[in-house]
Amino acid sequence: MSSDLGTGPPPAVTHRLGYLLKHAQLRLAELAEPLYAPLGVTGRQLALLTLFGDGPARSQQDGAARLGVDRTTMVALVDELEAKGLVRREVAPGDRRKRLVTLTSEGERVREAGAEVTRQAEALLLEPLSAEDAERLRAALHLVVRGE
Amino acid sequence: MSSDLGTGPPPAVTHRLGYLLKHAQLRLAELAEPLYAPLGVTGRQLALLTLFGDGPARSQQDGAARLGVDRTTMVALVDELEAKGLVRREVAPGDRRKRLVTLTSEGERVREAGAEVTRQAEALLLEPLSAEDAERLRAALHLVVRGE
DNA sequence: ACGAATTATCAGTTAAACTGACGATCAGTG
DNA sequence: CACTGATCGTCAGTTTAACTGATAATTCGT
Repeated sequence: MSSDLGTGPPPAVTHRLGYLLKHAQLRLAELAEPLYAPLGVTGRQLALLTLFGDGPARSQQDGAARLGVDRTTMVALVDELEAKGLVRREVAPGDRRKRLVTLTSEGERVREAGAEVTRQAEALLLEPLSAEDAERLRAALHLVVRGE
Repeated sequence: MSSDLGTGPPPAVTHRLGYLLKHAQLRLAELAEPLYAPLGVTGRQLALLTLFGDGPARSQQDGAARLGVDRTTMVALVDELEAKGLVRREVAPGDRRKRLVTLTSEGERVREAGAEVTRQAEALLLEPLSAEDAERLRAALHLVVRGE
């Protein structure tokens, strides 16, 4: 398909990092969402479960900062998960302004199932790469994101 | 050396590929947009200029498919660039349904300036990586996006 | 010549995120 | 203590981006 469209020397849009990152993300979403659907959650909701289910309980704003979303957006996201019975809001002991978000047992179950499914989707995306190239890709992205 | 970032106990959100891709893209946008601003275009508009300025003239729908945007969205995007005097719509010879999008001389000038700026922004993002790791990252993303 | 498919376009809808404001709570000052 | 300023969560309203469905013009197949 379109192996020779007369596209000669210039690298074109498809070599820009912005394009590659966007489309890699798009492709991952296409692979993962169908697998998340049976669990009754979206990829983003699962990301929240992963965030709040990992380590000590976090406040909403702490979670928002780590995920890179607005604090007002976080309210809506937690609302969704709370309506599904996957998380609980609890007043933080020691600071009653904060609401710690903790997983219900059902939320924990979905989080674990989701983690496995995420692993599968990532494996599908990384299929064209060797195991070590895949790991290099992950490590490189990690460094780039942290700006180190 | 990146020490040990592969097999920690809790994978956490920050090790998911979706998170890494999203935030890498976010960081690139933060680096690039300020550099694009003096040119009077956004990153996406510059992507259009790169697309339509490369190779033979393309129709809007062909461009939309390559860029992964909806065809109705493409109408609005081309409208913006046409209003700025950077591109022209021309009825395609041989198929009067199609509108070929071609760059004006001003559009060509912006495209070239933007290409240089894009190179700078990417260099900033990839700064934490060695030259060969950066090239490996780009190659890996390319393979993954094409699903090959 | 006629029906089906394609291209660009537009209007209306939907979804997502942001802005600004508010009440509740905490920390520090005098 | 009282007062001030800052933080956290929340809500209402706005903006922005993209999608859905419909339409006119054009091309293609038969």
